[in-house]
Parts: sequence; C-alpha cells; structure tokens
Amino acid sequence: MNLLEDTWKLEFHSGIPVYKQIIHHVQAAVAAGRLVDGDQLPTIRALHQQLNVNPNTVAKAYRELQHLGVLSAEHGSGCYIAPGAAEKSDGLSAREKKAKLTDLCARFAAEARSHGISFDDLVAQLKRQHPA
Amino acid sequence: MNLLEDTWKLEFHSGIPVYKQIIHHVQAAVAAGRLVDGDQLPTIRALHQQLNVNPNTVAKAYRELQHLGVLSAEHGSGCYIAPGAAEKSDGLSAREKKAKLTDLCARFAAEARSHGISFDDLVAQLKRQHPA
DNA sequence: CATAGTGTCCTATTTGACTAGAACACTTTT
DNA sequence: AAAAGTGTTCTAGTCAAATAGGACACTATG
Repeated sequence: MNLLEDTWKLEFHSGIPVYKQIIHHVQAAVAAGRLVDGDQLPTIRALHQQLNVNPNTVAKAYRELQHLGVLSAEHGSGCYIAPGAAEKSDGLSAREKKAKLTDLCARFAAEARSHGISFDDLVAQLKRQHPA
Repeated sequence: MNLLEDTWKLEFHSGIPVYKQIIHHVQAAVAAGRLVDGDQLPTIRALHQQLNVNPNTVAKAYRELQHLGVLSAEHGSGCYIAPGAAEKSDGLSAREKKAKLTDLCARFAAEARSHGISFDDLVAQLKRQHPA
C-alpha cells in the first residue's frame, strides 16, 4: 500500500497542528488495516515534498508515532510500522471512530455543563489528568 | 463577606491561566452562596495587590465574569455580583464540583482510550464542538 | 470643584507551541 | 570507498495566548 497515493487533505486552517493530522492519518490507516506490521512508510522527505510542509514537521509526527509505539524508525533505512501497532486501536474504521468521538464529546460536554462546569475548566482538568 | 480574607491559593505553575483561576474562585463563591446578589467584589487594584498579579490580569477575569453574567462592573464605582448570578450554577460546593469534574474527566479519558482515540484528538474535537 | 478611588483601554513583554531550514550521522547500494 | 538516501538534531522564525505596565475616563465623596 502506498500512502503517497492517498488524498491527504491537510487542513492548514483548522486549528489542528499539521503534525497531529499526519499522526491521525497514519493511525487511521493502521486501524483500518491499510498499513500492517513491517510496511514502510513514506520517507520524511517524500512526505515533506508531497504535503508542502517542512521535513521537520513530518519528522515530528513520525517521532511521536514512534513514541506511541506504532512505528519504528531505523536510522539510515526508513520508517516501518511496528509489530503490534494495530492492537493499539480497536477494529473501528476511521469514519466510525470519528462518529464515536463526536458523540463522546457531545455527551461529555453536556454532562459537564449540567453540573455547571465550564468548558475551559474541563479542558484544563483533562490536561492535568493526562498521564503523558 | 470578604473575598480578601480567603486563602486564594493561586497556582502559577499549574498551566491554568491566573485569570481563569480568579474566575473559578468567584464562580465557586457564588455557587456556594458566599457571594450573593449585590455584594461588592474586591477592587481590581486590591486584588492585584493581594495576589501579586497585574491589575490587568484581574481586570481580564472580571471582564470575562461580566460577560458570563455573574458580575456587573460599574465604571468609577466598583464590581458587584449581578442579579441571578447564583442561578447560573448548580447547588454544588466548590469541592463537590471539583470532585465531580475529576471523576468525569477520568471516565471520559478512559472511554476514549478504550476506543483507540488519542488524547489530543479528544481535546481537538472538544474544542471544535464547543459552541462558543 | 477638586480629589481619591474606581473600571477601561492601549501598548509592550513574555512564554510556549508550531513550523521552518540547514547541517549532521547512519545505512544501503554500487 | 564513494555516493545516494535515510532519520536525527540544532538553531531560529512565526504566531497566539497570557501577563504586565501605564495612561485614560468615569463616579463618588468632601
């Protein structure tokens, strides 16, 4: 499979950082089974050229994916999907996951508001509780 | 009641902006009934002096509180709790609300993670869905 | 009317996240 | 060995949010 042939619709003005969008694309591909253990990912320079972003931005995304355990970067060779990467997500497709995420956020925000908790407090507390 | 006598433990290194902490303190006091309609809040300069923060930081908090409808600022006179401010929050005390918030965040994060949704996606989606 | 006290506005300064560019270090291939 | 291709690292540049400092406008009090 070749990620380069996909339509990576990066949204530069969505407020979501580009490097996180890249992460999300890869995670979705892994979750959907389009990328499996050992598959080689597009080169940092290849993605940088295709997406018109800085090589370092792609590198940051790959670095974080590496830290998440979904990819293994080998210096001088390339980046490959790490063994067991698919197990780090459930079997939902990207669309299903997005729908679930939207629903989850809606319920969460509604419950918080019903308790008189402000949205900002919510995010602040979430960040504080976040393990990593 | 006198807010100045309270222990306003501002956490400067918590990642939560100071002005939001001030907002939270006032909201908690209103929710707990320690502040009622017509009560005068500490002067911007008084709070600035007590908390060792810039007057403008306090002003920003008060401005936002005013926008939230919990306080009414009268130019040249002072800031007062707006009528009906208490109705904007439920009957929980600050401590109870905080406990509820912590619990809510924990359940939320756990559910998201069980679906393979990353924490950052969570926050990004929350922000996008947030009406205001 | 003058003075002191009040909220408001305008303009930096700081801080952190994000992105960018170039040089470096390692592997593979020839 | 040499060359090309790879990930890595270092040093800025950009932008927004948060904070800071001072000047302004209004009100109450004497």
